[in-house]
Amino acid sequence: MKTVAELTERFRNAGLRVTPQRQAVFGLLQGVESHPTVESLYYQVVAQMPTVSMRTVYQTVHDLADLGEVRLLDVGTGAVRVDPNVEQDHHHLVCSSCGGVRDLAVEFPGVALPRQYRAGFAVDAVEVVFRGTCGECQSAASS
Amino acid sequence: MKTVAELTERFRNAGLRVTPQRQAVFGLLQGVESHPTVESLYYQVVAQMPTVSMRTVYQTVHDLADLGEVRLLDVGTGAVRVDPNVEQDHHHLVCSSCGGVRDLAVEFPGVALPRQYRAGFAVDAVEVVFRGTCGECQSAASS
DNA sequence: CTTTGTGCAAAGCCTTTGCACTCGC
DNA sequence: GCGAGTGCAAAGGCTTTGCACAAAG
Repeated sequence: MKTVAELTERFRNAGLRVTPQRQAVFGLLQGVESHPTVESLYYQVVAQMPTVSMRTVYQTVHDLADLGEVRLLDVGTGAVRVDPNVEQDHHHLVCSSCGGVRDLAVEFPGVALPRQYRAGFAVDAVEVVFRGTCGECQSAASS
Repeated sequence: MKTVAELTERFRNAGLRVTPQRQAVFGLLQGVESHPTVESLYYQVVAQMPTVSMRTVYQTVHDLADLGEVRLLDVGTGAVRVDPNVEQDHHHLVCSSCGGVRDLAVEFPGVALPRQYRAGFAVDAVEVVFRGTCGECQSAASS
């Protein structure tokens, strides 16, 4: 994830304006290892700036996604998640029990669209999702 | 996909009741190659039985999923899709432009959770999603 | 007869949007 | 100043749920 200053410049260069609200969102995404939902981001921003609205968070997040600075994940858990880790190719572990999402910093070189399909489909991205039960939920279930 | 008769028996054995409404849904899933949304299933059922409600379709679909007779896919296109093809291991091509979903009848043997992660996560299923633009949308965009 | 399924409608959840005001540039 | 960003609130899309009635086993 880029620094707040870098993102500020990136936004300016793209003709977007930078406001304290947006910088607050930038700051929250610094060094984050998890995949916060928009809602959880919102609550964190509100803690700093009580009047921020959902709309601002959604718009900032989508602007970030348009610039390619974050990925927006929808792994079927209801809410969209913001994945700040775009530099590194990675996939995801999704816990069906608690809905948590963890990164899997592994590449799968064998995963590519077979030649016979390539004419009919232009691939932009490949996502691999492992669904199952995370360690915590396993312990919770067995106890 | 099993036949209507087979599904009927499967439901009975599971202690579920079988009604004409449910059989209508079973019938629609026979030999379907696409991944209908619940909504589209609903409209098809209504064409046969005008008084059927959404609730019935949702419940039937979820019962089918609980029995493992269909897969419920959420590929981030808004609506849940019913995938009747559970016998064959396959993955999906999702068009970002039209939202369409197509099967990819290919296995990726290299896709498995690396050993060091297995202790902390019990995998139930692996999904590979290719996102991009389908042939029709490519032609439509270039014309 | 008992228990599950059905229909209707309303509520729920998350996301998007219209509008007027604010403020970055 | 101009135009994008913001806040509020309301609407939108899809899914779930409560309740009373109907029907399967």
